[in-house]
Amino acid sequence: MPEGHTIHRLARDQRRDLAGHLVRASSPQGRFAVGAADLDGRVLLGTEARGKHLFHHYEGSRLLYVHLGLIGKFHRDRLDEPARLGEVRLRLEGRAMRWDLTGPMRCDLIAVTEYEQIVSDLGPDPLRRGARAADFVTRLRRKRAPVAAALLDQTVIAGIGNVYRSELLFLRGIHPARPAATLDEDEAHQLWDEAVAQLRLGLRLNRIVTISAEDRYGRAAGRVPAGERLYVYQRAGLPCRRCGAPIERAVLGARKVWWCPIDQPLRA
DNA sequence: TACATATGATCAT
DNA sequence: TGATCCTATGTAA
Repeated sequence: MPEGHTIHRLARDQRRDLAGHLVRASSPQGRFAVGAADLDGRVLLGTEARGKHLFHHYEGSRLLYVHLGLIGKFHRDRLDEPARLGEVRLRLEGRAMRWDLTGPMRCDLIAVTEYEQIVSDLGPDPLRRGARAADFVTRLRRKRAPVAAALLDQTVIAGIGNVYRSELLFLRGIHPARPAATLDEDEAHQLWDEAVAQLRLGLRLNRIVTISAEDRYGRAAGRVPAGERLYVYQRAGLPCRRCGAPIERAVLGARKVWWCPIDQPLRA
């Protein structure tokens, strides 16, 4: 479930579990055997999330880079629980917890130059302190592409994925096919503010819940049942939770996008 | 058992 | 735009 909130949550949780101590590293599946052997026995100094990119800084200037991609996943278990079966590319064990990584798009030791390149290619990250809304507004409004495609462009905003792009556009009442350049400054700023609020909530809950307080009938956000957490994502043909109109679906930016035809009119 | 699908991104055409 | 990579899961056959 990797959008930006997931990666920031992983950075935080792994820092708490593993940082400041010697870490045992291995690659049960074998495809990261050399890198894991290099890391094994080193102290984790810190972790860092940048959009969907995760970094671990180890002593000896070792830099671990993980990008989960579509299907990558970290599994967290206690050391006294049995190790999970499956294709574990990287296993990290601290004093009490074990983190198993499966299916990542990238899992590599990288040079600082590559790290700097990755970071400098990213747009502002709404979960990062000091990220500038104005930076996002400028980058977004330069794009001629549909706003739904621009939101998946990590050089425009770092950390948005296919769920949040549909949900954010619904929340701001913006039709996904509108060219990004047609958004006025207020609309773009509000889209940024919505992204900050929603990703912060997702980080806290460790899951995506965009439905507003008034639409969840007093239930706490963390208690919203699965299937009632989102407004439009994967709800094609189902009634809009606000107005009842059937949710529509199309492919934009090579991915499916969902929207409400009434609450997100095409006109500006 | 096979296939489709998935919250991602890159590369070839 | 389509093929490709990584893995797990749910549904169909």
